[in-house]
Amino acid sequence: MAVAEPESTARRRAPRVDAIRNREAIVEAAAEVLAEQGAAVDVREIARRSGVGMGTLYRHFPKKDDLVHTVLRQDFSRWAESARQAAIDAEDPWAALTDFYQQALTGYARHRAIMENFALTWSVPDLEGIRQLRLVIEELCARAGAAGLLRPGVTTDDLLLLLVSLGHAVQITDECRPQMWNRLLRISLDGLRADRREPLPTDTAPDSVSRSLRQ
Amino acid sequence: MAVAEPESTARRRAPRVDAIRNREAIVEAAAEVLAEQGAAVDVREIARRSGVGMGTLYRHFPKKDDLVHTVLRQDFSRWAESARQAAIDAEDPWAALTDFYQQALTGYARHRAIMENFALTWSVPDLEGIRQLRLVIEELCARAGAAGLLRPGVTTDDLLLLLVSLGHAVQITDECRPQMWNRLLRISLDGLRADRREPLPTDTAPDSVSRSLRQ
Amino acid sequence: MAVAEPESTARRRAPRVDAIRNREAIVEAAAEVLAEQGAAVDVREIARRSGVGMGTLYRHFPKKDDLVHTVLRQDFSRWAESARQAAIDAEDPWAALTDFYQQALTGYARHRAIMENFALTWSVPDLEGIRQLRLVIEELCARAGAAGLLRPGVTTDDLLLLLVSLGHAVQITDECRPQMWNRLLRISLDGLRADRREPLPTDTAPDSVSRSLRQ
Amino acid sequence: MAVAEPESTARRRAPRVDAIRNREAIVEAAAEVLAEQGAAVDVREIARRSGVGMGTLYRHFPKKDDLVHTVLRQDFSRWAESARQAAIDAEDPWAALTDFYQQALTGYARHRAIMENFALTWSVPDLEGIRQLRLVIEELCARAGAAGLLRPGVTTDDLLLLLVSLGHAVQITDECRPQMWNRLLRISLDGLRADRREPLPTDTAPDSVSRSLRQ
DNA sequence: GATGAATGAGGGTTCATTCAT
DNA sequence: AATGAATGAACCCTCATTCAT
Repeated sequence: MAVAEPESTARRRAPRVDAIRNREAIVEAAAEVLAEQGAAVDVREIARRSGVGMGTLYRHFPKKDDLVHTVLRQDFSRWAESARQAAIDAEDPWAALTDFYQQALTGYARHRAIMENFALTWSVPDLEGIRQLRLVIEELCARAGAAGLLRPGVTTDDLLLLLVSLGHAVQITDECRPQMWNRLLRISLDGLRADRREPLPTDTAPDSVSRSLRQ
Repeated sequence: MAVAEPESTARRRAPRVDAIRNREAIVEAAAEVLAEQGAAVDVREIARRSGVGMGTLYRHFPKKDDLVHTVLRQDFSRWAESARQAAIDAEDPWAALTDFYQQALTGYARHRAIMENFALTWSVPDLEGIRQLRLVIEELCARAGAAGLLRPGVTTDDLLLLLVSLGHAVQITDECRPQMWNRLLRISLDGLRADRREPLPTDTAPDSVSRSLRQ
Repeated sequence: MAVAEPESTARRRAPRVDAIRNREAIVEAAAEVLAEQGAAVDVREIARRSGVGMGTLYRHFPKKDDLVHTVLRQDFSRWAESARQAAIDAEDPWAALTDFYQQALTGYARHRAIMENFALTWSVPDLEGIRQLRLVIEELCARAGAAGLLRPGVTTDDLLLLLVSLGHAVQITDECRPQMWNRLLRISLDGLRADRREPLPTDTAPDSVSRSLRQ
Repeated sequence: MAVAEPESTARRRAPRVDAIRNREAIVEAAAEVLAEQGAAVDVREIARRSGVGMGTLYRHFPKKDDLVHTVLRQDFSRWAESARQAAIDAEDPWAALTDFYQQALTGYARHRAIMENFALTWSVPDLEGIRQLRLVIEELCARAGAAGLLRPGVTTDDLLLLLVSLGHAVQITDECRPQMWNRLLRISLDGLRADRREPLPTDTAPDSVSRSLRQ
């Protein structure tokens, strides 16, 4: 079983070369289309772009959802990884945070299906692949907090929601007004800095928040 | 039918009373449904709720889009007005700004079709009814700027984009985590205050922004 | 409410004339097709034969199953009624039984969907419309039993199963060998007569039955 | 490849061992699946259970029908043989008949594809493998007839149709009401006995039969 | 003018059969 | 020869829009 079997292995792999290529073509085409048009695309469009028949597509992904989830998991992962890398490369905790957002918003925020799905984070329990991204943010939050750079009271959830929120801003402006969202990012990050600002209230009761909003 | 109708004007008014009533019923029902479910709703659902037949609906609004736009114009107007009122009632320019956002995000941010449409502000030229909202923001921006409360360089577009961005946050969190968005609002508004913060760069070139992001 | 409203009634009925005609055309075409080809038919075929579009068909019957069940209910009813009538018209209890089978097997046994569905009587609890047929048989069974004509021990279930069984025989032979099934019917009915034959065992244990089979 | 192969015959035999094994595996798996689910099964299911690829399956049986027919021929044969054996083992001609039905209905009547196909006996000319079964019945018919035990006028076709008919009864009841069909068998066989009953009419004209049905 | 029935172009999915490896 | 991936026609169903009454 554990013995190498050059021939049988080759025999089994041979047909798969094409299959793998097709599967990849499908996922790639799907990622493209999903990024452009969101999850509502016609499956036939994906098949067309990937150059395979419907049957092939459905052989690899028995339900449209399977394909969509596969793409989302992959793209969320890549997204999380690229953003995480940007954070790691940064010199200090604050730069890590800013670079994280910068990268996260530059790379994938125009991916429609990603954003559609991301938006469900709060209403659907265990969403595809968001965990990874959340972990990255958690770490950033901890690091910046420990360094005393982050405004007290700011939570991972706040940072996550800020990401979704800005991601949406990117999505709707980047095509016509590239980088316009960067100004919003700047503003928000400034609001997040510790400085001499008072901490955010721990609760979110309308009264306390709205009172404090006016300072 | 073939009879002469001297008082045609008077005669025509009578049926119009019904027509107007119908039109209003349609718009009202549509507003309700569009708020709940977004623009993807089945036209039948609108007809059902308004109590008119499909034919009537399509007589008043030859395309689904016509109805949607009509509703959006109306609801954007109401939205703008309610937010504007909150701003007017405020004591000072900064309170006007915060109250504006508070009201704007409380009142209509859960209106799905509004938000869907609002998102198109930057990619579609002259969107239904957004103008009014923009005017309100423009005024707020001017007032707060004149009072030296607003961070220099902040534009109406920034405030508008912030509104869309936070509106999205409201939409995706308010049901499961009510008021969570209020924290994000607080953060963003803090980032907008003049204080001792340096002005936002006037351009949005990636370099200058990203350089300045790290301060 | 209970007041007659000639005008409004007419107004409301007017459009329905066509709808009813269509609905009937659909049901009629469906009955025809289902009789010919069974429940596996393409919905498009039914739409085509009834001369309506897919949408119309689905307006009247939101699921294919709804249409199928409607047809089955109707045809089972008609079947039960025609067979029951034949039984009523008969002179004596035994003639009632024979005429019932004669009519039942002549009228609907070639209806493929009916037979497909009928076959499910024992595996599916409360099948469409079979109840009526069962009631008729129950009555026949009681009458013939009371008259001492029916072999003791014969149950309604026996008679029902005989009907399904012979119905199948009709279905598979009537086209090529019309009336061949009639011989089988004769044989079975003779086996059901009281005469001087011993009663059927009440249980169905293989042993007792198979022992008695050899007498 | 281009090398001469003098012992081509010998060389060809080697691979055939596998081929034969495969063919057998396919037929066996097909028989199993066809018995369980009828001829409508997905070909993939057969390939899966037989452990061969689709290509292999289709090499041996170019059309699904080819495989189905092969299986049916085989299973009809086995069926005929098992029933024939039961008949042979019986002591007297009548026991032979009853044991034949008992065995035939016990052994294969739950084989869905067999029954589906059996049903076509009368509408399709020279059906797979039914001949053998027919021969068995012919013999039984002759033997019982010669012994004066079979009601005069009963034909091989009658007995065959009775078998299909009861086979159907078995199929639809045996799972939920095991042996219920045995009662029907008893009834039918009683109807077949000579006793002092009048002969079956030789023709099947509705009139003569239905007249005689009421006696 | 109002009504709601009719239309039919898609959208997701399955499966007998073919074909490259 | 064997493998199993690829194909695409056909299936059930939805919904924006039109049309007869």
